Amino acid sequence: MKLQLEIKMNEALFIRNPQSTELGKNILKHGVQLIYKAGFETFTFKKLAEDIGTTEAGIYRYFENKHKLLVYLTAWYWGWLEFQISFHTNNIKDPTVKLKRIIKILATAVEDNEQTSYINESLLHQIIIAEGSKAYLTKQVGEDNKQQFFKPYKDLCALIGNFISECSPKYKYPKSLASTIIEMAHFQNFFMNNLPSLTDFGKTKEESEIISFLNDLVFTSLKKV
Amino acid sequence: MKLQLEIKMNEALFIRNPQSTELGKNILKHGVQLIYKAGFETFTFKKLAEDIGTTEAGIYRYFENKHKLLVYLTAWYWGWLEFQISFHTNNIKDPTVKLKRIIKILATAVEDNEQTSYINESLLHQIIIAEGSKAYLTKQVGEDNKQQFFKPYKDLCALIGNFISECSPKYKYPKSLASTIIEMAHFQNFFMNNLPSLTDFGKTKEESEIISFLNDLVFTSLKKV
DNA sequence: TTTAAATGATAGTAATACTATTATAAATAA
DNA sequence: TTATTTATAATAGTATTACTATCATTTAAA
Repeated sequence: MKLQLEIKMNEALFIRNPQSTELGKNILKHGVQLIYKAGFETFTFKKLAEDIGTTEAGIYRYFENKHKLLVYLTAWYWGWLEFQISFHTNNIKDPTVKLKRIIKILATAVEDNEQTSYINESLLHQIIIAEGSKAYLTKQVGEDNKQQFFKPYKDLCALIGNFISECSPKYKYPKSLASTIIEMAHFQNFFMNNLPSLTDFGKTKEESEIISFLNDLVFTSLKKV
Repeated sequence: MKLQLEIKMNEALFIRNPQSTELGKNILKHGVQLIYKAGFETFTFKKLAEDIGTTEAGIYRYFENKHKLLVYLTAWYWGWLEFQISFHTNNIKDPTVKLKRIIKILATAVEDNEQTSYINESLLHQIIIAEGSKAYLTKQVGEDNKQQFFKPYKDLCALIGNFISECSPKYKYPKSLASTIIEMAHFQNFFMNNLPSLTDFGKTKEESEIISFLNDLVFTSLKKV
């Protein structure tokens, strides 16, 4: 059985639903590959069109511009990650164990799950690390937010915040701690690989150390150490 | 006495030293204003030239491109901030008190210090919050790093990391904790103002709450609470 | 089999991101 | 003071980016 996971996306993110056609899926697939390879700044729809073997105009039928595509991909990622988290923490009762598992998922490079979809989650994970914050660090963040483009991110943050509160009902900053560990799972990874002196993991470059750091950060904050 | 603070900048960041001429200073001054107002993506040298009353080509004589200008401004900011920190924590012996003071400086919107220089530090602080990470979240981060463009940031991080170690010699992640509080001082501010549900400060929008959060984060981690 | 939906092919425009050249004004050194 | 360097202004031009529009053709659904 080949189970195709289709994440329901905010309709305002695209002009034509890319998940519904061949070209659309190719845009997502090659889009991920090219953004990963070229970086978001030098990524253009023209290059993407060449990669796919279609025309620029063809891509514009799906996405208004490359910013929308990036927001789409990040939203997809956070939706997918929330699914991963629900799936892998489903049967866990103890909120401490649950939180630990979540931190591990957040900070672990995913292996690509070829059959899951046309999106290479492993590359997308790398894109989120290096480009993810560019989705909201813009002048249009207010409008984009009004259109609910960041809902998947906010939902995930709320979910983690709730587990934090379950762990330590008196802790005063569950949401900020949640957004901190989400962001730091990625930033510490980027720093470790690119600006290693900003971290304590420059020598080994081991994800497991980021996980230890985040666990320490969270569980001392929650006084559960 | 009018004391003009000139921060020594990495020569590879510019073509002609902007601090040495009138036009150069105008590029910095109006550059900060325009990036603040328009956002880095929509900011162009053409618009900047119009604002200043010079030509595009004139600006290119100082900076190779807008990315270099951004990196220049962020480097300037971190250099300036390290000076602020040294200045305001100079006579403090207790590393705990010192760290608290640093966190406050990191998370506090600076008032513009008109006489200090042609750069409006208050606007620049806002730019760093919204655009700062774009200076290193690029494909060229490795090369830029080789050219020492991020040295002021890394120096500041090392400085804070050292105070953390002074506070708690056994703590295992001083550098990562330092980069975490630097980044979070800015990200929590951005979230509070733009994506408030990612924080616990959405209601009040008070910087003081970010400071409390960061203090709690640091001093529980260092078990000094 | 008809019809609609999706794609391909081509063209064109405005803005961006530069580079080059030449003239002129202002500051500095001889 | 003149000579000369340095900074700036004025103008022009190119390649690429970021789109929009139109029409023909293929593919898929009714």
